[in-house]
Amino acid sequence: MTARSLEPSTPRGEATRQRVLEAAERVFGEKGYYGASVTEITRAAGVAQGTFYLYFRGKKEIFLDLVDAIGQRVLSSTLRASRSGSGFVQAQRDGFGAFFDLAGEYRHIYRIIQECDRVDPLTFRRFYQTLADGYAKTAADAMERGEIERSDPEVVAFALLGVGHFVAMRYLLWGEAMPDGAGEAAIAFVQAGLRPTGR
Amino acid sequence: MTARSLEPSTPRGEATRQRVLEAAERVFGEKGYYGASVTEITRAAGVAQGTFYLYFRGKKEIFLDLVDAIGQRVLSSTLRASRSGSGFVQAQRDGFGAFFDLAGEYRHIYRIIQECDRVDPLTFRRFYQTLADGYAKTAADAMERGEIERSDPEVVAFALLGVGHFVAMRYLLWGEAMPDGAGEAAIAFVQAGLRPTGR
Amino acid sequence: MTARSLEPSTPRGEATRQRVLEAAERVFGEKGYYGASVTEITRAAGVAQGTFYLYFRGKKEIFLDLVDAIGQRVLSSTLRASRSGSGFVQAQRDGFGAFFDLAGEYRHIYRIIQECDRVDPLTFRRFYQTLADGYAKTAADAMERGEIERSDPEVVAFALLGVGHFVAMRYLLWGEAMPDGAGEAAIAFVQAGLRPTGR
Amino acid sequence: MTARSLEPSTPRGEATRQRVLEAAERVFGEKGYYGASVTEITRAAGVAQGTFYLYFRGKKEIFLDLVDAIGQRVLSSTLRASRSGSGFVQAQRDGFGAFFDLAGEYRHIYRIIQECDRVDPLTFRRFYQTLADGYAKTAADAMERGEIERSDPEVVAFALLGVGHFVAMRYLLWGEAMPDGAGEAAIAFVQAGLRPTGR
DNA sequence: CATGAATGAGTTTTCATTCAT
DNA sequence: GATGAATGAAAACTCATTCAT
Repeated sequence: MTARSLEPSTPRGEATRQRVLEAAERVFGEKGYYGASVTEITRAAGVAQGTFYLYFRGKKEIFLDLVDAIGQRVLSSTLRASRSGSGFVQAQRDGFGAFFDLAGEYRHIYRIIQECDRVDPLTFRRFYQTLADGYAKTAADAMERGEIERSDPEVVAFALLGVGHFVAMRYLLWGEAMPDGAGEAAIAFVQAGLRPTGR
Repeated sequence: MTARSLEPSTPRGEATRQRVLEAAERVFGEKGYYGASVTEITRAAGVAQGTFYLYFRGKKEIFLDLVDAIGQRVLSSTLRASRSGSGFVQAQRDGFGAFFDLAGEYRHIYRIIQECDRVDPLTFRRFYQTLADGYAKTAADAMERGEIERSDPEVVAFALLGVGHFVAMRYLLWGEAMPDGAGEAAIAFVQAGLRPTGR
Repeated sequence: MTARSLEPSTPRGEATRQRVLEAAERVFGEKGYYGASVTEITRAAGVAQGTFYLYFRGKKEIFLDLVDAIGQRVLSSTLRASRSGSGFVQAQRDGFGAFFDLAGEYRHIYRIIQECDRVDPLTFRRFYQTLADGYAKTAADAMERGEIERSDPEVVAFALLGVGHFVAMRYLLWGEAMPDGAGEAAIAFVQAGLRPTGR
Repeated sequence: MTARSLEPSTPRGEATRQRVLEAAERVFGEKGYYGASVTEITRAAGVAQGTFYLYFRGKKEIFLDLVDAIGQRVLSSTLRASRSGSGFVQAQRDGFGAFFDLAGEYRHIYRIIQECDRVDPLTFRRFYQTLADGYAKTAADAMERGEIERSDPEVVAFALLGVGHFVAMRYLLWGEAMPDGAGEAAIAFVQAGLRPTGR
């Protein structure tokens, strides 16, 4: 939200800043926050040590900038997918698909997010709460329409996040890819969990 | 599995080792793996720096020892609760309850586990895979008996872990306690997800 | 003495140089030589980093320029005051008054001068020696005229500087202002020290 | 006053701490606070980088420890000398002599003290105020006894410090030694300043 | 004349680990 | 078994100065 990092005032500076940020994503993803050093990031970016501090106030700041950026990416990616219309259940299915795609492609973001809990708990919390708020809102609407079982929307939101997170962790992070049927099974699980009891 | 740490040979040594291990759990829980220093652990344990290396080969080792110990605790705690008999669904309900109790009591173990992914991914993975294997086994049996919907037992296991993890994180780690109904909503969600379609 | 800094060649340049110099006085006075950075000075002056090196060969140079400028100010200020005529003793009294006024108004110059001893001992020495030489000269004349006790004029000069410096430090730097009677007491002290024994 | 630095618990540690402290006095005296680096101090002490931080919390702390130690030395040295009895004036003469001796022997302490004003103004102030308080007390007594002119004792104390400081600076720091008669002239100056008007 | 991006050497400090006692 | 002094590599960060535009 708040502009955290230092702003360059020329295109050249902007480009350099971007190079550093991208290098940071690679290095943090590979070595983790504590395993990575600023020296390593600047080396990966091809700039001098001091250049880093022209654009970021420190190691922590660039990391949190990165987490925020990833948050944007995940949010827009799942939102776009689930905006396909045609009901919460279908939206959910599409959202999960988009999430699995994203997680498969950028495996490192997984660990970056987890580590954030230690680096700055508030940023970590904001990351998930923002996602959950979006889910909870649409879930509440769907409940209103009788489309899904009525219960606490926020619990539902976190439950959905949990399923997505853990299934992706198991198959995309530990495995090579999502095996046939696994994605479907996960989606079936949550859809059953959502489906109105029909009482 | 493998005896990782150095074995003391006298009762006095055994007691010292235990003191250090307990201090480590406190310090790691509070400051995290990277935030904690061996010096801090020894100070908290009331022993000298060098004493640490009499019982542990290093900082990493004591941390992983701790993770294993926590794994044992969680496993036996949920297993005991869910062995109440009377079907998978009821066992599931009891297991969730036990897990929420444990998580509420030892909030710090949450973060210890998360951080383990960076410290030693294999130990982290083993932690969850062991839990999941237990769940998957009982789930498979329940499917066999037609008690729950037939699908990939391992996916179901990870989905269950995910729901438990995320709901506990939201309400026990970020909040003060599990609000009324939240635990029930989570259990209802997974039970619906498990329940046979009744086709 | 020697033109130390780079000379601008246009009025615009002259104005910029002055802006930087004034900013330097403020920043050095507040943070000290080592606490201040060139970046800070340029920011305070509202110019770019590089502009600094258009007018000054480096950080050290601008600082020494400043010390010289201050030396001029103190010298002319006390000289003007003590040129009131009517004898060394009265001149002394007026000089002290002028010095206390100056020190009270520009407290920061005190510390700038002190720090100069580390930055460039020769400039520091020149600062005080120049002042002392002026005092010693007039003191010698007064001795010649029998107006004050005959002794080593340079010792007298440094003794006078010492009294002025330390009394001003105590009351103007550490206190809010010169308390009633303190200035008078200091002047009385030195005047007694100067007065001929009347043997 | 407050125990500032970390206390070793064995004689060996105590010895090392002392070695570092002595090295620091040499290095600070030569290069100044800002010119000296911790690395340089440890090298001069013949210990490893990390050893420094076993006994001192940082560069600033060891410096202030040093200033306090010097304060003790100056105080006890001048006090001892001036306790010779036989009146304030004679005590003053002896105190000056002791001070000149000390300043001549340890020229570097001069600059260490001056620099302290930037490093920690409060410690600097305490340094001189403590000295001045001692002087002011004995001066007040002497006034009581009619031995010296009645005036503000604190002003007298700072005036005396100023004379001592500046004369020592001129001849001991800038020159080779106190030239014949200079010390006497200074003492004569202050003694005249103190002597009762005999009205 | 003026800019501001870029540099890289140098600084303080931390900390896991070793070892003599 | 226990101690705690000692190590030294590595980290984050600063800053005077240069240079292309």
